[in-house]
Amino acid sequence: MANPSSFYLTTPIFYVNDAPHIGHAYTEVAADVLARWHRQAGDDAWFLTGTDEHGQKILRTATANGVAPKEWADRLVESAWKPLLDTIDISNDDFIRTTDARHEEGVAKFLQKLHDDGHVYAGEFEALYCVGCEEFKPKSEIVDGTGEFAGEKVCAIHSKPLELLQEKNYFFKMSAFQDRLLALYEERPDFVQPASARNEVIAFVQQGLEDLSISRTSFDWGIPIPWDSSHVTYVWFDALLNYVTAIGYGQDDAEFARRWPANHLVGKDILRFHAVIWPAMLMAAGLEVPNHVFAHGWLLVGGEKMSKSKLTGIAPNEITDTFGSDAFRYYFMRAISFGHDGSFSWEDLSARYQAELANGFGNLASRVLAMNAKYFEGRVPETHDERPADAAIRELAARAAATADERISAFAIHEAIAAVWELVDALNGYITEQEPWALAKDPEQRDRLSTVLATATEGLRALAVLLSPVIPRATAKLWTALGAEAALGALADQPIRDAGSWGLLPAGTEQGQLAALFPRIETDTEK
RNA sequence: GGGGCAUUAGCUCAGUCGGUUAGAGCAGCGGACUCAUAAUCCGUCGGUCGCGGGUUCAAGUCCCGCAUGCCCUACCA
Repeated sequence: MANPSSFYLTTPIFYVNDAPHIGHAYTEVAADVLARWHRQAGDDAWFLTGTDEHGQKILRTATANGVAPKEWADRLVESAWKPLLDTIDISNDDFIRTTDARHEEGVAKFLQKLHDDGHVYAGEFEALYCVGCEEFKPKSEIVDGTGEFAGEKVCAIHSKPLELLQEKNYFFKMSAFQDRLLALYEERPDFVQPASARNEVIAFVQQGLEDLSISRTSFDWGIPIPWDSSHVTYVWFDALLNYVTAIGYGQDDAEFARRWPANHLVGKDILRFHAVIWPAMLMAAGLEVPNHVFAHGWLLVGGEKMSKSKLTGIAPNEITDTFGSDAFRYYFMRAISFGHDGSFSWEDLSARYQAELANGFGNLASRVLAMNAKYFEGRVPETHDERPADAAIRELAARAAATADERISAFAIHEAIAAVWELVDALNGYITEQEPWALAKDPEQRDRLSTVLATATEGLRALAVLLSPVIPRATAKLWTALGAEAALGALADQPIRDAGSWGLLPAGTEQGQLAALFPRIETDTEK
């Protein structure tokens, strides 16, 4: 059993041949927010991401570019994928590549165990083969022929008839796990989330599972089957195992015991691999199944799933260059109900940036720090008698922190942010109602002025901590300007479950200047 | 063919176990205020809950049918 406070989170590994777009970045940001939150909550968090580098397509593009497949993958990892993580400030603890020795060795051990325990057998794989493509075609690339080939199945690329060929393959007896999988979904309703995803998975498994072909002989860019080196491992079987090989499966039992089982964040398109095949593999190997498999939705652009071919694919740096990484992170986490599809538009991004980040949060920080500077020589004011309006802010902060923590644990990132944002809005309202600028004109009201600004400052301190997993750059700047860095230590070390406690930032703490956290962006942002 | 999800205000979305007058943000309109990034705050306008049936004292919510869109149906976040 893993340590009860262990929180091991994974993303799908990037297929290196893809071009990074905001969909990849979306998954990473969601995982990163969860990981940062759990880290600051004191959990034993571990956040893994990486790349999937085997398979025929990669071999082919590498060959076309005149390099060995490993060299091709190296290039893409360094030029595309690691830079993507930097662009959006991803704080992953590890980065696994399916070409890492630790992975290849772990896959071999896992396969050997399944083979030794009788879960694998040699069989005949029969499928439609395209001579033009020189490969077996998945159903998605098979279409009905027209004209002279009417009535036949043809290749979607070559429009030529396919041949029914057989290949010797090794098979995993996945069908044997059908009942155990159904029992799992029944006993642990939150194993697959959200509920819509669970429904699909259950319906699929109830239709009956086939055994899974797990080896190929038609190309050699993959992990050799340990007992038969003429076969390489099927790429999905290989790829899924990254989640265990990265934490010491078969190599470091203590580390593995500390981390496993995982929480998997996946796109809904690859839900089946994670919610059906993967738990079946783990059951066969005698390992625990994951804690949760959470499927998020798609980003829709103009009502359609984005894609390169429809020219709706957007590179993350197109957004971050103008709005910054914090705005990217905030926008996708706040505007989209996590687990559902969500619409992206430049207009909506721009509007939320302006209304919520610049006018809401950024301006709140500016006005409070400006008044502390103006009326209290740039120091945190003292709290005197607390009035109901002040108590309401203090209570809201505690409630927002508790709600957000609970919502994060349920993967409802958007709801967690909404709960915290209530404090942003309440503080803006509080300041307007209390009119500290009017209090400042009356020396008799000095204590009241001090209390109001102390309350607002403490609210900013709570916001900086609660929002740091989402907008780490802006909150770090605010943290420094508040003087909290010197008084309380690094922002990333602040316990997030105590963020709603009150009076943490000592009166008298010296504060600094704060440049606009989210500067206004002039109007040519519409694209 | 089989299956999942969605359809609620101009836009993006909430709406729990069926229960009072269907909510929020943005946009629009009117006002207040000046500490602040022309910002903030208050008020206000705005809905045939996709369509048609049914169950019920009561339906956005449950059931049946239909329409439209997205997705899965064994290698794209």
